[in-house]
Amino acid sequence: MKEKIKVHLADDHKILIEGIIAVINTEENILVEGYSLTGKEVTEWAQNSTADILILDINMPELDGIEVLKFFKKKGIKIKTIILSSYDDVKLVEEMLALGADGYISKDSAGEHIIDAIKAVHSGEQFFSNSIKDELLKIFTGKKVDPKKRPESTISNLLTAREIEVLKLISKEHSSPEIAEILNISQSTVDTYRKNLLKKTNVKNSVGLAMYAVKNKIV
Amino acid sequence: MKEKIKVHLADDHKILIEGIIAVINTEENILVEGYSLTGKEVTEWAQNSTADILILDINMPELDGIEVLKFFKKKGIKIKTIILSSYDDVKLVEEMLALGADGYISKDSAGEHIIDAIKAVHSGEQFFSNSIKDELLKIFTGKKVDPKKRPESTISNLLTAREIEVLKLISKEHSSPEIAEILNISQSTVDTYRKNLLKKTNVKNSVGLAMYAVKNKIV
DNA sequence: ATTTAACTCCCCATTTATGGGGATAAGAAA
DNA sequence: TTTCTTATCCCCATAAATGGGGAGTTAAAT
Repeated sequence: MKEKIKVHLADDHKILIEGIIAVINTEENILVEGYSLTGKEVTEWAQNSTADILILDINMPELDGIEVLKFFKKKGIKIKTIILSSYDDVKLVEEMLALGADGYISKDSAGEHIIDAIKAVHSGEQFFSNSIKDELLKIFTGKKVDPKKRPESTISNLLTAREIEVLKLISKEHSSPEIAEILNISQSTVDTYRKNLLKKTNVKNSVGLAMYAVKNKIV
Repeated sequence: MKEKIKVHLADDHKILIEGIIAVINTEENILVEGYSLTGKEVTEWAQNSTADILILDINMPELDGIEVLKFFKKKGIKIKTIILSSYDDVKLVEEMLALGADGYISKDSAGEHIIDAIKAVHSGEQFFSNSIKDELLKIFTGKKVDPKKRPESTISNLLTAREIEVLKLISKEHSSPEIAEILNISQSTVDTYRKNLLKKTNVKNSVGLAMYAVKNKIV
């Protein structure tokens, strides 16, 4: 009998955690070594971990999955990571891969897929949900993206701190004059930020900015 | 030994379903009779069900939890229902209760809470997560709402079909001229809808409308 | 038959937002 | 040191959104 694969879970929903543990426990060769309920817990745990694989939810309050991966990269922490996501967002997949994730499974998939993913990633392969593969296929056949020169685009290195502040206020239904007063800057400046935000996020108008903020969990 | 409590699950995430099954299986007196992965499946199942309790996710594509409950009400189907939600939105709780839900638990809570909730609801009580109770307390102490005359305010009876169409297009970053062209009506008409939408939803601007649409799952 | 709700259109005026350009000071990075 | 980024501000012009008013048609409900 070989050593068991040691897995750590990170998700803010305890029910899901317990569920995954129950599912994984049906498999002899895999052991859930522990879990974290917030991004911060994950980073703390990671400093001193002996687990083989981390299963990481991207939707967590405060420090989300993206930030966690960025933290790993910065600190040079190397843990094989499988992303667990509730929606199949290809942009996210690309971002995750750029940040060093080894697999990406959707919460829609059956529990056995988690086990397959763990085994695959543990043996050095990458693993993706079928739904993700389909989405990727669409992109790569339609767009012909060169994966080597795919730009590393994270929200927080795309937008500056000030831009994010403005974006938040826009999403709270504030007008430019209002934002100017709140931030104690001139309206011209706010307008400049609006222009930059529109360019950087590639949306058409304020509504698009608000939606962008929602998608990227800025609000 | 008494009869087991028969439970049906409804959630679009299979992993969560399997997890809850695993958790519930630790309890002798409760049996998961089956599950549904979409709102439509739930309504079909409900027509011919012998289950005691339905555990219903509100976040489902197409037909969501709210719509499912509305369907039950319309058809006179009486199934004890526990709402399973990923965020503690009090407005939703109120709406759910008005629609006849018997319990409301957050996915943040531990698995044992599901079991507690099932037992409580089965014996005729209502059950709420602590986080929800806290939120409710805030509302009721701050606002002094009379639960009897709480108006039944559902989006779909607040906004007209045409207004919802316009709202959707606004949320997709379309301008009034564009919407006018898409719907084949004059821009004046679109502007009228915008005004009515702002009044009815009580938000400040288009961003507010988009956020309203997100919150109410119109987009 | 009369009321009501939904959908449609228009006028007016003001405020915001968008889009182009340029510019400066502070600080970090190369 | 020089370059780049960030944050700040301005001018100009046009497009879009907001806020007030009124008004006609159709279809459903009372």
